[in-house]
Amino acid sequence: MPTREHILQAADQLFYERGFESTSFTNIADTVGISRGNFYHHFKSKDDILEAVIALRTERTQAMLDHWEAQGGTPEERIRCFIHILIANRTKIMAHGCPIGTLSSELAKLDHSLLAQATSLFTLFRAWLARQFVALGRKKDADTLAMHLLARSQGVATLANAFHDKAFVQSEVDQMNQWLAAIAAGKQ
Amino acid sequence: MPTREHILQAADQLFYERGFESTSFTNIADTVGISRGNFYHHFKSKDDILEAVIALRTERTQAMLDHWEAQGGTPEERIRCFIHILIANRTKIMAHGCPIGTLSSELAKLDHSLLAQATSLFTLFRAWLARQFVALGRKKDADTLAMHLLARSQGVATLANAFHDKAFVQSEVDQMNQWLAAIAAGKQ
DNA sequence: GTCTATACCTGGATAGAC
DNA sequence: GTCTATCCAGGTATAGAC
Repeated sequence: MPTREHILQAADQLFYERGFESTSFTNIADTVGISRGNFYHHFKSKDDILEAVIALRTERTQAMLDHWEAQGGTPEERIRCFIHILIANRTKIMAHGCPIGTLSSELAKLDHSLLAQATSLFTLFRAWLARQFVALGRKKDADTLAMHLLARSQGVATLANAFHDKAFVQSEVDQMNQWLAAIAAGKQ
Repeated sequence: MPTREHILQAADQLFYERGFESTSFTNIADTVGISRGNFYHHFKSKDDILEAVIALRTERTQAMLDHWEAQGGTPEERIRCFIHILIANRTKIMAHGCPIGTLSSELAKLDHSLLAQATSLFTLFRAWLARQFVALGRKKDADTLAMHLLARSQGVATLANAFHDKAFVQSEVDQMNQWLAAIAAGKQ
């Protein structure tokens, strides 16, 4: 793997696991197996790495959403894909929270200039979910429903991280799926 | 105000607004109006300050819960007090998130020894809410309902912080109150 | 109890040899 | 493209005068 990609991948993981601020160049250098001085051939600054990491996550997220869309299936099934992330990633979520939520929170506290770009990762999901709810016939409140579902998954991620409770995650996912089914059936 | 209390109050606020790690002794010293060297007469270390801040928050939270309990009223009204925090503190929440949720997330990433004590702040709410749901006749799933409500409020706090959307907070609070009313009426 | 001065370390970042 | 050596700012923490 090219060094630049290798740095990016290590930074992506470390920023998630330890947070942006508390991840040092030394940490990344040790992971990648290069010297600290070599960074600046590939990136201007630590913020420059963060920007590239956010871009990488944006790309991957968009690809995932496109994939869910391309698979065919009903809007309900697509939204279920979103809900299912909590199950698929639950081990990581219990250990480190949601990568988007925790990064946004951290950058908000740091008053960091890249906060808006981190938040736009949320917007990707928000807009995609809203489109699915429109397809379910909820044109008027599609965005409200999208935000509602986003909020519930964020809350589950935060408490899963705090309490490390697998059963709680499963229970909440079940409830979200029930809620979604009621929406799809026009009963809510 | 005694200097120790003054330091504590400033640290409490700064840890909330800027995060624990990125708050420096210089920040606190400037706020309080003392020199950096003077800290160590009152606290052993920065972690020692954090421990005292968590203890302070625990005390205040417990007092608030006791107050809600002492006011009389139905369990439903008490739980409504909890939900109402999102409205009462919405300006701060939109700016800095939930003080408990963001601290827990940060300490989890730092792998900090005081994480468990921060998480116990959640437990205070969790146990109190569960007791109210028991009083509502939901003995069997009281804790599940408590965690559900806690998760929803955490999710709202995270997204309110990301999107700075007052109307979203209000909409979610309304939905939580409706959900609660259905529970109280035995319809859920 | 509060101050100044300072030690010591680690952070990000730079210069220049190879 | 990668390294070593180094700089400088800022962090926590300590010593000791007042």
